[in-house]
Amino acid sequence: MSDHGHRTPSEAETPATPGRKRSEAARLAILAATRDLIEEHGYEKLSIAGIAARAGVGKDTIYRWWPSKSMVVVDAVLLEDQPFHTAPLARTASVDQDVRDWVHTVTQDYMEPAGASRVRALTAAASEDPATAQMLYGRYTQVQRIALVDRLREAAEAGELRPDADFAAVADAVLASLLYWVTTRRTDLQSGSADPLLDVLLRGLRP
Amino acid sequence: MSDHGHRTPSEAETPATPGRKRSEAARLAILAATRDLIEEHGYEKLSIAGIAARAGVGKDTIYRWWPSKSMVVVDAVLLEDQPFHTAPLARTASVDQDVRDWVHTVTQDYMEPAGASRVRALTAAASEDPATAQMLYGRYTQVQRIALVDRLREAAEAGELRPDADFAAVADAVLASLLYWVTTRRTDLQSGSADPLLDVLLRGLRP
Amino acid sequence: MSDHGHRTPSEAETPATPGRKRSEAARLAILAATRDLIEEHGYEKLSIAGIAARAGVGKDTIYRWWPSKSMVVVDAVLLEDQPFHTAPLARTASVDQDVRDWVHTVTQDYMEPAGASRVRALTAAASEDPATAQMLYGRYTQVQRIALVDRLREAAEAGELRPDADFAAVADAVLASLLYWVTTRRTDLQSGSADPLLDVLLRGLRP
Amino acid sequence: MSDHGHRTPSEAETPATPGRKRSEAARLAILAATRDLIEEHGYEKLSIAGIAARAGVGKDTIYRWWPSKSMVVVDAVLLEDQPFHTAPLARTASVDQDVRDWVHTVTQDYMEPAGASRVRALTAAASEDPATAQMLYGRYTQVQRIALVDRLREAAEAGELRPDADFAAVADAVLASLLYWVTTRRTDLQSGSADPLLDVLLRGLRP
DNA sequence: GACTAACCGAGACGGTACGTCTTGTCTTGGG
DNA sequence: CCCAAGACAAGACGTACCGTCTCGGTTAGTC
Repeated sequence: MSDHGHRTPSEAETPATPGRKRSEAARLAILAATRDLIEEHGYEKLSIAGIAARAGVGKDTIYRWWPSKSMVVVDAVLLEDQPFHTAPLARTASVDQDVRDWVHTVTQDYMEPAGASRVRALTAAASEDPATAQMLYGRYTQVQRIALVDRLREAAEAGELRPDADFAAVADAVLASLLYWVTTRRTDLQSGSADPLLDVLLRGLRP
Repeated sequence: MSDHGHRTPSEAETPATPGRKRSEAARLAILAATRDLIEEHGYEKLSIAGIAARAGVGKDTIYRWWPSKSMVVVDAVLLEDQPFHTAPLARTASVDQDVRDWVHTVTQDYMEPAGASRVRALTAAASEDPATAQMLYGRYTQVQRIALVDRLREAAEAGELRPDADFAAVADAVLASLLYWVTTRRTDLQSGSADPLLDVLLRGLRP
Repeated sequence: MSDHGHRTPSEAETPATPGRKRSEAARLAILAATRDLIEEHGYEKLSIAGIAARAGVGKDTIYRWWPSKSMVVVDAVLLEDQPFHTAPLARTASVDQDVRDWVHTVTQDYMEPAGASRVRALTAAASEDPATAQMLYGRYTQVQRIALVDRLREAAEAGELRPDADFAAVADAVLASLLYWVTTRRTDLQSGSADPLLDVLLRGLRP
Repeated sequence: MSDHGHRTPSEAETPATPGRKRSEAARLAILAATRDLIEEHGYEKLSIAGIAARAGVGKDTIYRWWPSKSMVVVDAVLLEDQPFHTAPLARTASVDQDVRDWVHTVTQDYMEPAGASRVRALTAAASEDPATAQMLYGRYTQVQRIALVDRLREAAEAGELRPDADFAAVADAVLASLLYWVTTRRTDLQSGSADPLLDVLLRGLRP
């Protein structure tokens, strides 16, 4: 929805700012160029100079609004329309089915080449500096984690699952497994790849 | 035990190789310098030129034997005496206890600063190119995975666990969770951090 | 007077050139550093990296504006205030005396250590690639050659010299002899060293 | 006839030299490879490593017998069967004709591509270090100079030329002009190119 | 309607690291 | 002792980016 920038926008209290406004066209061109270059050549060959050239933009316009290449990548990937599935889980009668359905959807995101290269780009960006990692996990992974934990906790309250289990650890295990499979380039990833793990976890969560 | 090099020596059949032999001293100096620099400044600031200078070695001597910086890092970390715990699990009466003990040991590896920075270096190296990832997961993660899977499978054969569970998926979930916690710099990692997850998994594996 | 660069600026018609202007300070620092290093260590030990370090300049700034080390040297030497004597010959009554005086001056340029090392640097640079040689002989040797030929031709028109002689060949013989003596490091060069040759040549030119 | 080497061979008095004798095959292969590479790629792209590879010889075998690349080049060029014309001048009745004929022959050496590239290689080698220059001019240029000077002096003794002229300066002027034309890559060099200069010089030498 | 500040494109700047090449030395094993 | 092979330390090569810094030129407000 909103990118962050390192110039604190301070939202609604700017008293009087003369001067030209930030160019929305430039911002969008930069993010689009970044996405294109990631898909074409991968994160490792990405350079600020390359993004600027592709976007038809000066390098300073990037440096003015983002503190590092990895932050540009975070914005570029996460500000896409539907980069990854972050919706809450369904609430049908069966927690088992809701969890499986949701994990299938997330897995499918990671299966298609574009999704996989996006995940790998984010992983590489996060491994470059802690600040990016913080930003990334706060804005994406954490959202998924909470979606999953919330549904499990609801089920526990409804008596479907043991109430004393550590749902956060379970959610981490599921999401970490998917990330692990994608980053190690396991090629046989399918929408049901996490099912055997879910079998064990859900059985272990039963009262 | 043995590093790989990209010049395949074709093992035992080279009849007569003229020329000066590879300098063991140089090889060790390079690996030691790499380890030192990773601990001092992190993987991101590592450079071939820096390694060469620190090791008192020409750059060509590195390029002659390793195809990329990431491969040097893999060798440097994994050829240490005891970089990480890769021993098989104990075989006491209780599979639960054996698994917990082993995971505690691995977790402790990742807890100390040196271990954490090694893991992060390996992760960053692996995310740079697929070949390194292949090498890394073949020589390290795979070893741990097999150690864990073997113990679980034995327990299943002994009737302690359900025989139809996917032990590989379970092992991946444990190891991936640890990696995830380390790379996201979760600071509160403790030797028992994986216990809540193990509770659920082991309960789910019971017959 | 003006250095050349390999980016043809197309002189006076560039309508609008965006971007930061070329730094005159950097240009001068590079040329000064080049001159200093030639005098200190000779042309053979000259390196682009060394010039850049001495001038406090990035290597790219050199590569951006000059195509090769030898071209830098040509500019560095020839853009000095008074690198060598290139003025026209005097026009007194006696062509003999005018030629002798002028040759004495040129010889003196080559006698002092700085002049000799400059000549040797130019010679070495010219022997490295044809383009540099072309540039060098067009901008320096040719100027001297014309100065000498012009005076001889005037004398011929005044009836002092045979009109059918090849003055260019005579000028070449004088200048080539001087270059030859300098580059072969004949140590006994004196301002009158060319006089015996001039005796023969001028006598041969008389009507 | 004999190359020089930097290990003084001390000729006939070696009391008892154990060990393998110097390989004549290696020496010839090195010189031939050097000549080939000069003709193919020019002096500037010549490297010791390249010569060794082409000659099927170890680099040390070159370093053991020659102190520098330029010395190898001097030997390689000058030890050819007929690299350049160094014979004495003819002694017919006319010194004019003898000089012209001899200069024509020398000029023709320099006209053919192989000869020109040899001259340029020698010039470049000589400009690299004084020792090579010394060696080169002692073994080649000096020979030609003396040949020319001797014929002129004989003519002076026979009363054909002024006895008080500086024949050495005249010889230098002729040879230096030729070198100058070749190294500046004057393309229109012909066997009679020096004739206009000789006209003036010989007229100036007449009693 | 001019001022004026901030933004924009372009691109030069001082640097750092890259991966390759060459130099001259050293080591190995065979002749 | 010589030789072919080739590893070694050193360091220059020319390229690619980094993040910073001018340049004009272009928008917006505010006087």
